[in-house]
Amino acid sequence: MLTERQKLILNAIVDDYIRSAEPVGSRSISKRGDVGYSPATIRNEMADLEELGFLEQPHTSAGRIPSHKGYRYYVDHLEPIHEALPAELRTLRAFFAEKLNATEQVIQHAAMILSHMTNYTSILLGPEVFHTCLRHFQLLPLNETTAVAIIVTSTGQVESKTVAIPPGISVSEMEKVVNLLNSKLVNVPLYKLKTRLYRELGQEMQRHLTNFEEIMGILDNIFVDDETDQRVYLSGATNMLRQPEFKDVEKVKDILDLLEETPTLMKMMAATQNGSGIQVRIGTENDHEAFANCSLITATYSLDGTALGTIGILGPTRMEYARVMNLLGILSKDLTTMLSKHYK
Amino acid sequence: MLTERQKLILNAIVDDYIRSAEPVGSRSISKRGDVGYSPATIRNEMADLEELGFLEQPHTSAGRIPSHKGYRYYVDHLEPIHEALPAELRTLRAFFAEKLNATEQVIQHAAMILSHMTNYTSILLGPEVFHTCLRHFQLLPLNETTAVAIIVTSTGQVESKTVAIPPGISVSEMEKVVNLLNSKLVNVPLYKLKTRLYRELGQEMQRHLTNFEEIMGILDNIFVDDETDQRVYLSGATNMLRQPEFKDVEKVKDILDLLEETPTLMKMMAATQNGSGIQVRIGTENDHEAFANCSLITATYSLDGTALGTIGILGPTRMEYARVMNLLGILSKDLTTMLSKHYK
DNA sequence: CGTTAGCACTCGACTTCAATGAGTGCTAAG
DNA sequence: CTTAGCACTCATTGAAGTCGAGTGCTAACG
Repeated sequence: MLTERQKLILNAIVDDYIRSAEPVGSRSISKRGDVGYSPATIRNEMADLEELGFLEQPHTSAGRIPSHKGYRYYVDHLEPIHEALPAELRTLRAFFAEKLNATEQVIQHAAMILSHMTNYTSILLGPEVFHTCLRHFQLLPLNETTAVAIIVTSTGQVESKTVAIPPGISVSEMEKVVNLLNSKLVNVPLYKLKTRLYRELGQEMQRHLTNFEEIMGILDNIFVDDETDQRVYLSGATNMLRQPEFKDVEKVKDILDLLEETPTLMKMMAATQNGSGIQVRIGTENDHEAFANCSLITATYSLDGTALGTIGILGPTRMEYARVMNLLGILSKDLTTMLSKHYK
Repeated sequence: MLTERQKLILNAIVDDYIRSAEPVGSRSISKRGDVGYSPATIRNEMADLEELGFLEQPHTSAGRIPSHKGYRYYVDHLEPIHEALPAELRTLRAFFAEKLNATEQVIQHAAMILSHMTNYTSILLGPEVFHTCLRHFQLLPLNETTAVAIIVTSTGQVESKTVAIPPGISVSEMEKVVNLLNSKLVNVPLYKLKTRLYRELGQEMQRHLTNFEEIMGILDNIFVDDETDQRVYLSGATNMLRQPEFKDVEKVKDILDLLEETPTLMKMMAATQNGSGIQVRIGTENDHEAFANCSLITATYSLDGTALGTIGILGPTRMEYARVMNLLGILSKDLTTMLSKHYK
């Protein structure tokens, strides 16, 4: 579709623009070592590329900037880098060398590292509860009327919830329930817990328990699949302010607002989990008005072949695609291997 | 120190400035109903107030704005509002009517409500672990080499940590330890756990256990008082961008950067816990350069008389002090009563 | 003597205008 | 097909000028 020369020039323009954040002119392209043509020739090609929709002109006598289509082409034809820059690789690996505690902390830490390394905003969607199983269930009384329910998952995540205990339910009865659940529901995926509870345990429980209805009410409350089971970690949101395209407060406000809205963010990140590998969404490809001038690059990490979560980097459309994609690739692979090592 | 008329005028100026964010002139004060003097008279008083350090002039021919000293005077002489605006009160109370789950969620939710109602940034310092006790301790094996340690506190908070189990430690041995800890350490304040562990349990454990050293290493790891035990919840950080004084990105960047730095934030909030009641720190009274143009209003909430955490609202020095202080007062009281009701 | 009207003065904000220069499109020569 | 040359466009910059809000001072008023 594009001639070799056009590809070369388009590439040079995107590269330059990513670095400078300013419209790039024919002269500056010509001066770069890698394009050996005169400004005039380049101007002609630029005019063609604009007509084809790969470039845009902010105003008549300015240089060109890549359009969304231009970025898309650039990204799709990026030759993958296989060796990471040693320095970057070292930073990234050093992070894994640290003693790791809970999965949650590792992920939170990863988000921070990423945002620091890239100077963009990093978004991490935590371990996906839908693919994890119940490992252990417990109910600890706090006082006469309340108790803490604790759910430990196969990935080592711990979810807890305070519940009210209706009067008239004895401790021994509660123990019976807990034992029953632990013997029957361990290794059941979390999202199936509720159905299994009703279908398979309902009858048995009804036989053994006097306060069946009340207890089911409590359990129902505990196993409600609230969205907070998936967590979103955000880091470096203010890096957005460092980008010259957002020097005007008005332009960032909407973006930062959206970033504070956890549910939206989760939906956005979850949407990327269908595909595999590294995905790039440029400008309006993100279905949010506020992100029209942003690009989101995501990668998924997994455990035993099932997707666990998503790592994402949000930056201006003028993003260092090559570098970020490379970084994300490494990190997601490392996370995957690390998690699988950790959980046998 | 100040005459009645000076107080009246100072009050009017601060009020006006809070509303408009623009230097206020003598004419506009004169036109308000409550100050029945001509612009000239007010000008004279303003000149005096400036000499006394309560007002400032951005430049010769502009109106006056309050200085830090001016704000301080205004805040200190604010007559407390006792009845909240019905609408605000309703919003606030509606939040408590919702079914509450874990303490953590309530607090997080409170932060959100506050930032929405005020259009400022709210900062909440979560339940202070130093004043809470151990209620239950548990260790759940995940696989051969790792286990999850779970600490339930007297306030119903659940802290969990994944730890590595050195080979050669038997399950029965671990059970022995857990039982010992639960019988001896329940109701010990968290911050004393480690000392008690060494001083009082050391000998006994050494007698009963074969792998004493390894097990102490694990426990040491679990009871490490990492700062994350206290959590900071932030909401509406981007509200800062809504303030006209921060229309220039450069001015907000430092503030938002600081807000992302959890440890600093914790230190700042923790520092307010010495005093009681509602505290106001104006401009440079916060010990951070970045907050020179901000004010922080804080209140503490408690359980059984001991401070549990702190609620704070961060805004520009030109803040709606009266309203925010009132709101914080109500919320901290409500949180206190709610928590004490919840945990008997 | 406190209060107020009047007036000259100050100074930032905004407007206008011309100069500048980066970059383009087109044409014609190599 | 490539490139040099040139006229043209247009955002940006800075200087000059205007406008107006607000002040400080002085003098008059009750």
